Amino acid sequence: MIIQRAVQAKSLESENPFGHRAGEADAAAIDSMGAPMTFHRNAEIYGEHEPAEYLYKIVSGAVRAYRMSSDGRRQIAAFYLPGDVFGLENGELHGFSAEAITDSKILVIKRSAITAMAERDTAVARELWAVTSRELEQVQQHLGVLIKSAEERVAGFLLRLLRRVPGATQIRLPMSRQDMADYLGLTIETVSRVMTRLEAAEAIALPSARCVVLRDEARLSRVHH
Amino acid sequence: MIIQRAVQAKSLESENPFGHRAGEADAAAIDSMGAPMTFHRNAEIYGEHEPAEYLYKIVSGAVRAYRMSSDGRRQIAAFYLPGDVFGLENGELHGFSAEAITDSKILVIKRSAITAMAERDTAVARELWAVTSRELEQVQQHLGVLIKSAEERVAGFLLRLLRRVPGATQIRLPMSRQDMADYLGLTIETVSRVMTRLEAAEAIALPSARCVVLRDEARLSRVHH
DNA sequence: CGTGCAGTTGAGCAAATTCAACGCTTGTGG
DNA sequence: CCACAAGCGTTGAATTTGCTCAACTGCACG
Repeated sequence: MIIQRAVQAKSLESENPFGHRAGEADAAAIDSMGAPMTFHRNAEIYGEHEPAEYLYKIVSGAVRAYRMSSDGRRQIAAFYLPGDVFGLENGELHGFSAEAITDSKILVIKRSAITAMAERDTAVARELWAVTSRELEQVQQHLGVLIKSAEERVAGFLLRLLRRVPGATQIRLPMSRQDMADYLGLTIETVSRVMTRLEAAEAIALPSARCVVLRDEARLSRVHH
Repeated sequence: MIIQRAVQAKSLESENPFGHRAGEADAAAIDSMGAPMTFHRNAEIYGEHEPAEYLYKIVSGAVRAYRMSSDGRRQIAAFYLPGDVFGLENGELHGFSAEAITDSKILVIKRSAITAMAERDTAVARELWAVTSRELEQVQQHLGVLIKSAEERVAGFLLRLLRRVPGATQIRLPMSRQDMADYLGLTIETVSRVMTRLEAAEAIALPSARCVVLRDEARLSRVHH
């Protein structure tokens, strides 16, 4: 367990630029049954191999799901943003650890309550299936990015983030360069270099390290190939 | 549509070393309702963006699911082996193309029939969810492999294949080096070099290109890290 | 006996990593 | 208020890794 303090993260939360995931039916059962909880920056939400007793839905903030390999490298499998549901496993145990990236407000629901409902209400069952299915789609997108060059990975990552908020022209990255690197299978140095290169190419602007302004979507897409 | 001939693939099918996926409840509804069909080597089963009307379960043979990027590179997202179910999408369209790698016998079921059943029978609904959930798990495993070095990718790939048949000491690879490369995000040359290196290190033996004998699992795991 | 396909091997090159130094910002303690 | 340490990000130089291009092998088929 990590001891954390709510230092300078408060402003980040309220400025969070990510909207509710678009184009999907709302998870009504989860919304109505969830108990809101607050997790501070870097707080562990659950650990790998722990029993998967709860389901989570982000109201505000951001979460990373990751796994450590034996030699100490970290693989971030997914970032979750407001509207996303996570923590749903097929087995009884979590396959990943989850941590809050910034101070986050998260709905927490007992898994057994949801699965019990799903046995009687086919709408809830469909909802559960849709959550897993959407997550599968996300991970497959991620796969597509990982086989490419460093520039394509970073460009693809930024585009996917930007497209979560239709029409958005800038985003505040909740995650560090190290988080991005562990997600993209690169080093922090490479991520940093590519970001500066993208700025030099006038595809994006970087008023600060955590703030990305989209300057030329077509050019960013072209880098992404 | 590709015109294909059943050339020298007949022997491969009967020798297929992969068993039914272990540790999972059998997909009874799919098994009983499926119509068996034969797909020849390199035959397209469905194409990207086509309506997802059917669900598939492999009886014998092997299938690749892939996507082409705009510059002509191919990303293989998954290999399916006997016992695997594929073709289930959340949207109305397929996100990938699927082709038979070798001549394959495959059960084909109307998606609408299954989803209709799921509305009344919660066991079928759970089964559908389990299929998606298992696929998610597979893709997450794949993710873990893609962030690593070439040696780790190939070693991890071989280990995952070998572990599908508990206690198996050798496998006949249904896929070409190009398929492996497109799955692992490497070039054929690199795959080939790593295989020879693993043989030189006495982790595996290669009586022929498509036949891999496990000689030292511990050593192969160590390469995998 | 040649042709074609799949796989291997080698040499040179490009890309990403490693190691190291440096800059900026923020918080802490004198 | 200033000095300084810590965390995060950037930049540079050397090294390693995997890719590209090319030749070559083995095998199946006609």
